[in-house]
Amino acid sequence: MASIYDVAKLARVSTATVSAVANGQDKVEPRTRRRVLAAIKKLHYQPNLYARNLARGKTCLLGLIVSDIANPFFGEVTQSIRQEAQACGYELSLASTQFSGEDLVLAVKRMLGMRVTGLAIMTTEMTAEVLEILQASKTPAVFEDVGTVSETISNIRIDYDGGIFKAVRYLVDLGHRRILFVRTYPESTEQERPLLSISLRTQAFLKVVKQFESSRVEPEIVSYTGPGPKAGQLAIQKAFDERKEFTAAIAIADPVALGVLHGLHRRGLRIPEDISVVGFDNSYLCEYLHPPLTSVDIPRGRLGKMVVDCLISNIEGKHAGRELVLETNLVVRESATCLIETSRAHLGRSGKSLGRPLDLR
Amino acid sequence: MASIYDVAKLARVSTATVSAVANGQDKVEPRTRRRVLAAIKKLHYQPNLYARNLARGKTCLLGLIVSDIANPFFGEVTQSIRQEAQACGYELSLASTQFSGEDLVLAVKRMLGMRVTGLAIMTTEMTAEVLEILQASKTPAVFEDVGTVSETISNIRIDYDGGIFKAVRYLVDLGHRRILFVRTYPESTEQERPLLSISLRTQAFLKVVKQFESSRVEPEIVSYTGPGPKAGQLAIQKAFDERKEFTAAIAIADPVALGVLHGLHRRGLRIPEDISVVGFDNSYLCEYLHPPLTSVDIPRGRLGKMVVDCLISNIEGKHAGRELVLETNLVVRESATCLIETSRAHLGRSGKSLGRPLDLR
DNA sequence: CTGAAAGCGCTAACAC
DNA sequence: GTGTTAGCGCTTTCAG
Repeated sequence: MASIYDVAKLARVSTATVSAVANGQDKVEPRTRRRVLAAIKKLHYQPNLYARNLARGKTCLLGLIVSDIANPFFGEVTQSIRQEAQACGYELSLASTQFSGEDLVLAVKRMLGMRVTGLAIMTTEMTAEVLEILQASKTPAVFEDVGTVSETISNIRIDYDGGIFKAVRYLVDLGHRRILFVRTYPESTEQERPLLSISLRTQAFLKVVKQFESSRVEPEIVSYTGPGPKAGQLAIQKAFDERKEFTAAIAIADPVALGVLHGLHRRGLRIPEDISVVGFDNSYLCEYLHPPLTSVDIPRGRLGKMVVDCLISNIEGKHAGRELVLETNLVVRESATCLIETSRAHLGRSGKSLGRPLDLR
Repeated sequence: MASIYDVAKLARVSTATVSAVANGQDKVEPRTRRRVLAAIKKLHYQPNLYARNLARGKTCLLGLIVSDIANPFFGEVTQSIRQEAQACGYELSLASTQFSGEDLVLAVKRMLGMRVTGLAIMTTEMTAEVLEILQASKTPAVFEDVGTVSETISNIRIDYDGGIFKAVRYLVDLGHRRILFVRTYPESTEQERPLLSISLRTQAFLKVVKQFESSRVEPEIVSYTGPGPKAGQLAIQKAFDERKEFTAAIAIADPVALGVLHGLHRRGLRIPEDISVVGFDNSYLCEYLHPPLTSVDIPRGRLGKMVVDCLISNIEGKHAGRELVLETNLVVRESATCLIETSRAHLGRSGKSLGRPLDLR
């Protein structure tokens, strides 16, 4: 591929001039500029980014590391971050770890190798090594949930407590007392320490339930390992096998809710007449499920904006690292309804409920 | 951040030695190596990738450009490609265009600036400029559907014809004659020329229907613009508004099918008793929908492998560009069933069908 | 306005 | 084995 020298020669100017033109500086005489532009076009010149970044000594590059890019939630967040970053004149480089701690370390190193100006880490897994590397590099970074704030490190805490509180209160208000929390772990994680985001959500559930003790709410939890939907389905099966009693279920994430719904359907249970279900993430799917899924929303757009703002204000020295909280909201659809005593179809009686659902729309 | 000089000085060796150690070459004496390693660790040295790539003069980097990374299908394909690439010693750089032709051009230029060794373009949009740039750069590239084979350009053609043939034959065998094809366009695309992948699928449908002329199959098509699920739902509504008659629907993609299902449910129609539905992509969702969605599968794993094989064999000069075909397969679930004459609920009679569905599992 | 030239941090001959 | 050194392609003073 043509280099800046080739262009310079063809246009009969110096490389400095070509550089000026290529970077849109205005100190070049129109005639010269045209010559250079013509040469660039003719040779299909494309500046070598490595040389450019090396010479510039800085990058205008943000990095983003997620656990699973195939998860639509992170896809959406990625879009949002990219957009924000671009608006601020930054590129975004993306990496995905498949929930592997090793891959995380590799990804972080690679990002540092690329001399990212700021790094967002939105993974469920985390290792001490990563923290150390990052701390040492002094690269501004922002975590989701798992961060400890320092001079260069910020943390965006998603308000799981708030979201789950809203979900539980909603179910309690509908009359539910026996609430099942369906939790799943990604495959590769079993032997590692439990993923923080998962324990955070679980803790939030437990904490919230405690607040409703006076209403005599009885929590149950099932866990299962595997990809979301499958694990959700099997978890529900397990819950029945273990004779857990519940009239409502909260899934730790929407893909899990998908499996829960499916498992319930398969069992001949109707939703919400027999069992109410609430998801978590408010993915675009929710609206289109059958029934449409009530879910706790994590506002992706705000998340993206927060991430970029946080990073850039740290980069520009406006702020040290800080802890930000992202609010969550319950989006009510049709998958949860009023508890009718007779609707406990799954507790060993007939597969059909006699209860009439209340329409809450 | 520490440079190779800092490390060299601290370890009392030359930069060449540091470089050798950092690159895992074995021609360094163990004692020296240990000193260097210690220095690297102490300084948290992370080689500057720009300098490295510039010096090396080549990259071991593949590029991938997709239209929408938030689409799970591409998420999965991305994973697959990344994995294949890694196995071959290549990194993968990812870009997303949001269906914008301008962004495509930018992304391609950026990739060339990064001197990718090979580039995969799996977008629905395409422009002449991109083709020209790519052709001129002589960078091995592979397209999905939209490519024209040349020395450095390959094309992977997804066998829509075959997939749609299987879907239509399946429906025809079930007795369906009036088949609705539900097509949607992404928002930003309206005024541009129709996206190739969409017209390919549409053409495939028309072509296939022609083959079933003798069976007196009557095709209908509805189109709608917008994001998949929403557009699918509205398209179905439009179909009814326009008094189109059909007993089965094929959605151009699974997200669209989601909307179709939803629109049908909302109308009080049962699936598959009243209307049979078939999707396209066999996304992970299908299995968990209600009812589980019969869909045409595009094998993502094979696609990823093909992309990387194609690129690398071209890079290594083993092959010129070529045209490969990726087969598709119908995955039968429960959203389509035997046509019973009386099930034409939507044609103005009662909302309930009298037909009993045949269980085809 | 334009050109000459000194790096940016690393690799890879090539000498020792 | 290890060090020396000449680039890699670009940006950016600093002269002119």
